[in-house]
Amino acid sequence: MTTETSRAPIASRTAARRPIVAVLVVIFTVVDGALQVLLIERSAAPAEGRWAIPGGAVLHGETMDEAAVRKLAEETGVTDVFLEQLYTFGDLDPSPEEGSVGVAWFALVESASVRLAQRTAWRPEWWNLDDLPPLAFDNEQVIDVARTRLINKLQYTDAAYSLLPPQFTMRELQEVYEAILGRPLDKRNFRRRLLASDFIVATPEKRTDGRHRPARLYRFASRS
Amino acid sequence: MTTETSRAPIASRTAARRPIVAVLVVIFTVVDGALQVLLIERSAAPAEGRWAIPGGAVLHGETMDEAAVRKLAEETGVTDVFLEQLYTFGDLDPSPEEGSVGVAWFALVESASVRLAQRTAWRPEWWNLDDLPPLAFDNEQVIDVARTRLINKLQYTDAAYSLLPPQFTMRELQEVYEAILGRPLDKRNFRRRLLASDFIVATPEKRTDGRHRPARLYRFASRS
DNA sequence: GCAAAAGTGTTCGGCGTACACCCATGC
DNA sequence: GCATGGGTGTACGCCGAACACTTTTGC
Repeated sequence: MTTETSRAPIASRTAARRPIVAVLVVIFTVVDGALQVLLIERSAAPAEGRWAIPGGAVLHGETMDEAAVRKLAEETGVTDVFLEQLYTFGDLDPSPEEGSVGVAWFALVESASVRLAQRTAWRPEWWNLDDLPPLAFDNEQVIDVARTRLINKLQYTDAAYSLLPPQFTMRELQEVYEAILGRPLDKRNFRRRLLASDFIVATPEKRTDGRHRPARLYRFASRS
Repeated sequence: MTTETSRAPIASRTAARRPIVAVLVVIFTVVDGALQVLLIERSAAPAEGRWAIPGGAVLHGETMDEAAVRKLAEETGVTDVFLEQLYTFGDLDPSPEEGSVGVAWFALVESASVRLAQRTAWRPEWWNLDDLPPLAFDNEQVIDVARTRLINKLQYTDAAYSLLPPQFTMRELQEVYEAILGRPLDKRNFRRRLLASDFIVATPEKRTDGRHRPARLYRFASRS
């Protein structure tokens, strides 16, 4: 950053921390009406056997955004989804003498498009948000911030596009919203509000699946 | 962060960047109905002679929050004000070979309580937001993010408490809001909305200042 | 009494919420 | 024809926005 450092710009430099900078990616999906998060089982100390948010160091020649995109791709195989910076944690560190900074991001993925990395060590797995295993470090805190942000984002953005396939029914969309908000929504009000928002548009297509009236398919306007 | 790093946790560690982590503090105040930001004139390369957001390295034994509080106190003498993390920039760096990460914070201060650091080199000065000097690095971007966040915060929090003295008139409060939002507000609607919000409460006191009706003084409820 | 800022109420439109019935299809 | 989920309309309360006159003081 090389900005000034009050009285003694050079002197204070000697005391500057040179921590590892890591990115953490909180990856959410919605499956069967349940909000889930991707966690990795730690196969080595510290916190061996506990589960943690996927993350890793920012590499040389890489921006933080690129590191986040790479991490997401490594774990899920997906790119080009909702991914945005969340918060930077300075105190998640298991080894305080060295210092570390975790720049957390959060991502939304459609579960059908995900191919989880097939590892036995550092194994990734989806976990239901209201039934999490013991987490490493302060990862509960990070997930909590991410969840709050997600709920807010849903109110005024079309972030949900990233949780659904290109075409979907109103019911599927509503289930995603309900899973995230954690409460049931009124079908008529939901439909009216979403259509008025201009986030989604109707397609000419319908989908028949069962012995009942076929459902209109919609798509997100931003994904034309 | 010592989380896993995909296949080769140890190997990738060798390529990890060890950047300097700096905090930047975007310090806002409102003076005479104008939103201002505190900038520092750079007295050395890089970007000598340009103005920059106050900032500096996070020191050993210091959390990021503490570094932000310290920076704010060094420049303004104030503590115990609105201060919150904004965004982390990975690409503000003047020296890419070394790498640096800037964790930006933003603060709101009451101008009367500020005692600017008296330096001739790295001199701090208030600048009107719509009349900024040439800035170092990408500091315009940072200020822009901070301003947007401030506008949003104002809608649903009592953040303005930090821009006003303990007691103030409705007009003073409204001027702060107008300076930040950049547009005039209706006096009656403003009064009604703020009182309904429960952010502020009336005190028994009034202030007479001029040949007109004295104004009721209010205070923020959170600052009891 | 007059200049100057403080203080006060009502109307209207939009939006979120509550709520119940008909429609299209498969079997 | 009946079971199943898809699809639709109305009424109400709240909130933000627009808008003009009276009150209290100093001089």
